[in-house]
Amino acid sequence: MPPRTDTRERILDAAECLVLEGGFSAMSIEKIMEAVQITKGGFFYHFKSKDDLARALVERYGERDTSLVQSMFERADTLSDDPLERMLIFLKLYEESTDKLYLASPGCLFASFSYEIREFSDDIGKFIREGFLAWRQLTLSRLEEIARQYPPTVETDLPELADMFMCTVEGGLLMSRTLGQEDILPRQVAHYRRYLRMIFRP
Amino acid sequence: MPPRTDTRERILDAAECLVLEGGFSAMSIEKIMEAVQITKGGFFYHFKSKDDLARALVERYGERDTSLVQSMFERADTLSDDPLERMLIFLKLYEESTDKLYLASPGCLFASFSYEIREFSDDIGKFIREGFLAWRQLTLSRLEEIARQYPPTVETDLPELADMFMCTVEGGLLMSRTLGQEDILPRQVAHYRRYLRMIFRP
DNA sequence: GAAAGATAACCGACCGGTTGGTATAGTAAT
DNA sequence: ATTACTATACCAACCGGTCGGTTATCTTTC
Repeated sequence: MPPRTDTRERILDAAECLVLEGGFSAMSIEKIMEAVQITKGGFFYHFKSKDDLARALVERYGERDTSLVQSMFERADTLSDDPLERMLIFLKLYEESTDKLYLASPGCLFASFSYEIREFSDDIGKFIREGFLAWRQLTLSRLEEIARQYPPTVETDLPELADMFMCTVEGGLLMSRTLGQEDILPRQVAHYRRYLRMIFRP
Repeated sequence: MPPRTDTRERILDAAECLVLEGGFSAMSIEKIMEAVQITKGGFFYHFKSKDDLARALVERYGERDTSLVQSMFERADTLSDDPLERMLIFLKLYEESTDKLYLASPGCLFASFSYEIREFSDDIGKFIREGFLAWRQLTLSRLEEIARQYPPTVETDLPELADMFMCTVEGGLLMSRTLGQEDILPRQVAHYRRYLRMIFRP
């Protein structure tokens, strides 16, 4: 059998899936070996430890997630010039994408890791925190742009509103996962969208 | 030394704390033994397996949580006759209580278990799901009462609005935990409160 | 009221299995 | 020669769980 070149990625795929299913601690290296059909030597050729795998996992997830959100923001930007309209379009795109997103990975790796945070070295926790903060900042700068053009009538804390998007997505994902109702997340995003519209365009 | 009668509770306390810190899988019985200052025999006298402990843990958490929410609803009911006002008062009470709640246990045990759901026997997963559904129903019946008196101008799906409270709390808890900013959860509850007011009393 | 028995609460050595991780020799393609 | 593994053997640490005792306290019997 010729050696493949995508083994590292396949390990990460299987690991991500296993983490989302039962958590990081429950994911043994043997389960990965079985899923990817490699031996122990093969695994440790690519990752020097389980902690190393965890780091690679969050890094890949972080990159993919931000690039997805980024590209959706850019797509929304091509569809309107108005900052509020752009945000509303983005949220609509996000809402629609959650269907496929959910099937691909029904859960957030960052959230999953957050609940086992004591298991990892500090730098992984730091990476996750920074990932969330970057997400928050991305939303916040959009909201600030909106607020300049549409000053809200009621006093509104914009960072809180940025947090609200993260909370909506994370909360929605958890409830979708736990209750097995995949439409919860998109419906909650729709409510966030409506809330924004009510605030900025009463 | 006389045998104590509260060991079972002390085990549950320590276990709950450990689960919220690093997840259930990462919580070994030896860690509990150390925290409670008992031996292995002592632990297995009270719980016949780790799975048995998990069951006891979610049951106790479920009871405490629903009784807390229930009592807060009842307290709100004594402060107003208007169904909308009652809900808004309840949310204010909930918002204020999260300070102490957070210090006592910075996280939701149900959420933590949800991310490791494959680790447990099915009945535990079922119990968690039913717990969430009961919570949803509790909120929903209140919202229905409000909607009868204050028909919303924009068409609003009430079950979704009930889900939104759960999502807000769970999302807020996760973000509070992960970012180490305990005010995120109460601020998000306040936004949910404002959204409800905007919907039912424009 | 003292001895005997029952019981609840707990101790700690031990067991088999699993875990993350290492070592080493070999292979097949580039 | 380097890369990308396979195959097998192995290790120490840790894991959940068992089991035969032990201790303190309450209860019953004489």
